[in-house]
Amino acid sequence: MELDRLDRDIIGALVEDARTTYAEIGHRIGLSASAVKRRVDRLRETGAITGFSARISPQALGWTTEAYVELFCQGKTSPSAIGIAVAQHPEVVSACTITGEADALLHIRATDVRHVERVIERIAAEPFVVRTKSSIVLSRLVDDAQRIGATRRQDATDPREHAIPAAWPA
Amino acid sequence: MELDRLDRDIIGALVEDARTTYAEIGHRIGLSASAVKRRVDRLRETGAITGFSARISPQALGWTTEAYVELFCQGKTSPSAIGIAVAQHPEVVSACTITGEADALLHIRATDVRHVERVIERIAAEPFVVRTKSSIVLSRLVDDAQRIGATRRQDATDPREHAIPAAWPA
DNA sequence: TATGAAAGGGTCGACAT
DNA sequence: ATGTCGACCCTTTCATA
Repeated sequence: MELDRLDRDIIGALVEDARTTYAEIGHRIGLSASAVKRRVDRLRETGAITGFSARISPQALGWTTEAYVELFCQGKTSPSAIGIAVAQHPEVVSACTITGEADALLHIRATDVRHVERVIERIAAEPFVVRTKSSIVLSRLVDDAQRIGATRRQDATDPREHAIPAAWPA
Repeated sequence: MELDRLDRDIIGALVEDARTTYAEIGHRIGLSASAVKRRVDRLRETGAITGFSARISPQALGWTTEAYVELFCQGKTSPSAIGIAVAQHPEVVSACTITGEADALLHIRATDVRHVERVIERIAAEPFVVRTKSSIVLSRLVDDAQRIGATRRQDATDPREHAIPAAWPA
């Protein structure tokens, strides 16, 4: 699919504040509210926008501890098997298979270090897990959710280096 | 601060869909729209809710490649110095200092592998960086943004193991 | 702190360009 | 694909219990 400048501006506005009215966005970019709504509907249908969500502060809700856990699995463990297993645990907020020595990398959020320990124990108990290697997060420097606004490199000339680039051939 | 069941239900509803109307939320939990709005305003003031954002699909926008990069820094490099440096790069969506051999772990999103390479080169050029160790993501198994709805362990008895727990003494 | 009423504004569909 | 219009619903504020 093809994204023009208007689409990217609309996405940028909604990423910054998902409750911005269509009228307000339209006013900024020179479109009517209806036209903006139509584009947003299309962006949702095509999957560019997957939904709208409140940004919450895990710390304010008691989730003060995070860790990254490398998973070393048995030879013939499939990625989907790992995914199904780790997705059982709500503390696992992110997981992927990676290149390198480890097979997978998990990002865990928990209420305290003991909670982290319990979750790692549970995951290590999965039959396909050979061993784990954990790193506790000491201090967060950059947070996905807080990156709102840092959407564009000032000095980028290559359109691929924009945070919300036009669609690019895969 | 103290969160009661109503607050947690409101947060849950807004995390699932940030554009849910106050009237709709109130209908679900047995409160008037006005009462819900007051609670949301309070949750924003206290920092539990930091804002509302559109969930976007990086892939649909051309960001098809991600990597994790471990940073090994010179002896006396402060966390904030690392943070300031890596935050310059919009491709760095997440960064933190961690326990273990490496000093920091970065999560990078880019449009392709060559783009990842360029970003790592730029970061490695920072004076305090001694060396880097990168892992390219092969397949994503669990995504923060997609975890919406997996907010609660079915079998959890400990209130700390709920995704949106009541406030817990630090 | 919750509710209810009134005013203002947004959304969303239909129709025309 | 965009703009205009109109009905309906929501938000917001204020007064009240």
